[in-house]
Amino acid sequence: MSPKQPRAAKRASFESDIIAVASEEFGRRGFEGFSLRKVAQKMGCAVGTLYLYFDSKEDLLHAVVEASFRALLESLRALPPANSAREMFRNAFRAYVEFGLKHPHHYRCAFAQPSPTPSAKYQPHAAFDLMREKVKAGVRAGVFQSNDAEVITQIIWASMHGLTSLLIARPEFPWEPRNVLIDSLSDALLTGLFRAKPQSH
Amino acid sequence: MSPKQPRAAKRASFESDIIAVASEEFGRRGFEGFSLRKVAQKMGCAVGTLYLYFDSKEDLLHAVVEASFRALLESLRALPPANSAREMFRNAFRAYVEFGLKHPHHYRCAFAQPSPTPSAKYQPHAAFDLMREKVKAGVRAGVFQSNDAEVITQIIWASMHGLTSLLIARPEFPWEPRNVLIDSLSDALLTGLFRAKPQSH
Amino acid sequence: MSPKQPRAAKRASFESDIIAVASEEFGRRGFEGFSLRKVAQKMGCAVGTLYLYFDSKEDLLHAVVEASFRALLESLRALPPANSAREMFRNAFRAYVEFGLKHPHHYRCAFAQPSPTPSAKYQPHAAFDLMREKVKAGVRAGVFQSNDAEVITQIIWASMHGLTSLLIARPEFPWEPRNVLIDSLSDALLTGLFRAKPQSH
Amino acid sequence: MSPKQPRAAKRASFESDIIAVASEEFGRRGFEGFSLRKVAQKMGCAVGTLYLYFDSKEDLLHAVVEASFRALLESLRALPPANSAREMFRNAFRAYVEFGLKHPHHYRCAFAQPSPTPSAKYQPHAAFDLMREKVKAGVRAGVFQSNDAEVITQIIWASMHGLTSLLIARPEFPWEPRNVLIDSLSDALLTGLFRAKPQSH
DNA sequence: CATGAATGAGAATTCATTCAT
DNA sequence: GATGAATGAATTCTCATTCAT
Repeated sequence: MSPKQPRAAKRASFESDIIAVASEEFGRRGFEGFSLRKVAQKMGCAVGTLYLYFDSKEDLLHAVVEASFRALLESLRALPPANSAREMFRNAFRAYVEFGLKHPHHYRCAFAQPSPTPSAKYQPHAAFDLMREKVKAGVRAGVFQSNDAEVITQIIWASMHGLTSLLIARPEFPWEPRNVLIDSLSDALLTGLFRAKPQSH
Repeated sequence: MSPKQPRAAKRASFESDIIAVASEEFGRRGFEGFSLRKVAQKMGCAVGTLYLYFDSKEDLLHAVVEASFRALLESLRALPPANSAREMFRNAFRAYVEFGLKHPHHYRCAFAQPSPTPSAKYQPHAAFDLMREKVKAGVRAGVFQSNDAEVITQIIWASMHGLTSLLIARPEFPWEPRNVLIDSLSDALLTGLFRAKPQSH
Repeated sequence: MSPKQPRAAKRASFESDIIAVASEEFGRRGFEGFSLRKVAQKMGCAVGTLYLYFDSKEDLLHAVVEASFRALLESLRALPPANSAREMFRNAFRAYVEFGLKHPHHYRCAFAQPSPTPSAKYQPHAAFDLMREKVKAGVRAGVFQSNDAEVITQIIWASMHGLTSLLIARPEFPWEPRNVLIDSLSDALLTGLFRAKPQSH
Repeated sequence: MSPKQPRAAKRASFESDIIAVASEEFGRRGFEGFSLRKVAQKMGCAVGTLYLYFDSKEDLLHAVVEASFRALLESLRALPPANSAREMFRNAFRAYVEFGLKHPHHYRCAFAQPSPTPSAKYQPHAAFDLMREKVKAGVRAGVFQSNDAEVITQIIWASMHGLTSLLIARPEFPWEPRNVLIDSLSDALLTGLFRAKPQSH
């Protein structure tokens, strides 16, 4: 008589199902085409049921964005150790872009601006923090020309995001090969940020 | 007795009024809050009247965004002459980002995912082309380490776009001062791309 | 405390209420005057509510016309038994025409030119099939000069339809009394179709 | 300086152009899809211009119907002389149906009911009168069993109309060959209406 | 005579949200 | 916990008609 899944787990599972479906819908159709009705339909449940899990449409979109960011964070955490700081950043850069290209819906969701009234909820906390820690370590190790870890982190992030989102948003554009773009951009940026190698002389 | 404004001029003036009002509406409310009703109301005319000037909502939006990007192109063209290639690129970089921050919704719209009706795809082609010409000139002048103008253009574009769209998408994030970010990113990137200054000594 | 009407019954009842109201509206105003708004208003419900029962205006109209033709079929089926084949056909003929005159808009709609969306094509198939069965029985009984049941059915149908639709389309024309027309036409046609009575003498 | 066409002729020509276009539109799109805007567009003139020729949409539709009927009348007038009354009616019957099939748009227009408020304007005066004259001649010649020319005319008309409009309205129906239907129906009907041939004995 | 601008009403449809059951 | 019925507002868009030019 006792349920296989305890009640809380069942609830959580259903909730994450909703988020997954909504994520797909939102990433695919964009802001305009997203509607609770369609989510409910894909979930095979009544529209009202969604309100048992989320207070409003906006609330659900919050959750979608957060979930997408968590996924991004995990993919950054999984990076293998590297031999040098430079290599490590190059790997992270590549991992970031490739995550976005592999999960364009999630990526789009993560950086969509769900509410016209900007709320402070969606800070890319953990993922950004992870990058900052890496940068700070680099600063401590003296590999960067600048000491301002925050600035360095933000501009690296901006570059990664720029390439990723452009490739996603304009799939039909005659891009140069992705690998070339990723490497060229990360190389140029890191070269510009890193202290020049001591010229052997 | 003859009309002050000839008919065509009056029409053109009204049309650009609509675009201006729509632009403001779209800039204020963004994609989802934008409706022909509100535009008509602000114009003080009937909704149907808008259809005398634009075939559809999408059509009007297209005109709005196009007008914005004409403005970007002009602001890129109007850049004051620079003393060096490096300075020129830095100025362009800054102008680009600042344009995006001044018209966040338009910028976002231009890079939004293509709508189901593919007609409404806004391509900042002209601006990209302008950048490429500048890069090509730089390549000819031998300022870049690489000769591949296309790759260089694309990664510069990606960086500009990345910083712009991040700042737009996450206005509440504790960003470092914009000027710092713009300068740091463009400097680092250009340093990485440019041929190292011949150490004369 | 339990509801008088179970949910399904209530739903079905409401649905058939809608059809009834829509039917009246359509019957009164015809094709062009028919609008969901008016139906909702007469129903005392919101327009959107209609969409809980029918997918679209067309869908509702389809149901309306279908219901009418079910009624035609039933009235053809409910014809009292006749003493002779000839009388039976005359009764059917009359029932058909009178049905059309009682529901002129529905009848017209059923034979209106197919709408751009081909889904909404109303075919009085069943009634036609019923007629064909009767003709076939007549052929087997040897009452017709010809053996071609299909041809006979089609020309009987054409005659019934012709009188019906003309009377509907030109209500202001100085027609002879309906009964006279119905009887005269069916008599002449059946006389022409039936095998001449063996002159016994 | 003097116009090739006198003013009145030019006006009449333009008017009949409008009617032709409207006829085509109305016959093709049916009642729902017909709009003055589309007519004006096909005419290459402004919508307002139509109002210089017709007081209203309804007015134009009146003219369309009348014109269609005139065309029908002319085709009936052009019938070659026949050897017998029976043959003459058979020819007329066939001519009528074939006119409808050759000009389905016109035919549909002629029998469409343009206004929900039935007006007495659309009586198929001339064409119907022509048929009645033929019937009257037949009555005088004693070929019909009945003397009531009006009734005879009306039921012949109904039959012709029925076959014609059914074939037009249901082109996809598996009809027997048209010729067979036309001949069978007219034969049966005329047989029923005509006085039996004096049996030679 | 003809235009094109303008209107206001009305159309179908979708949506987020609420609530009794 | 879940449903499905219901709402009311909002959306885009079309149309017949009028009128100054």
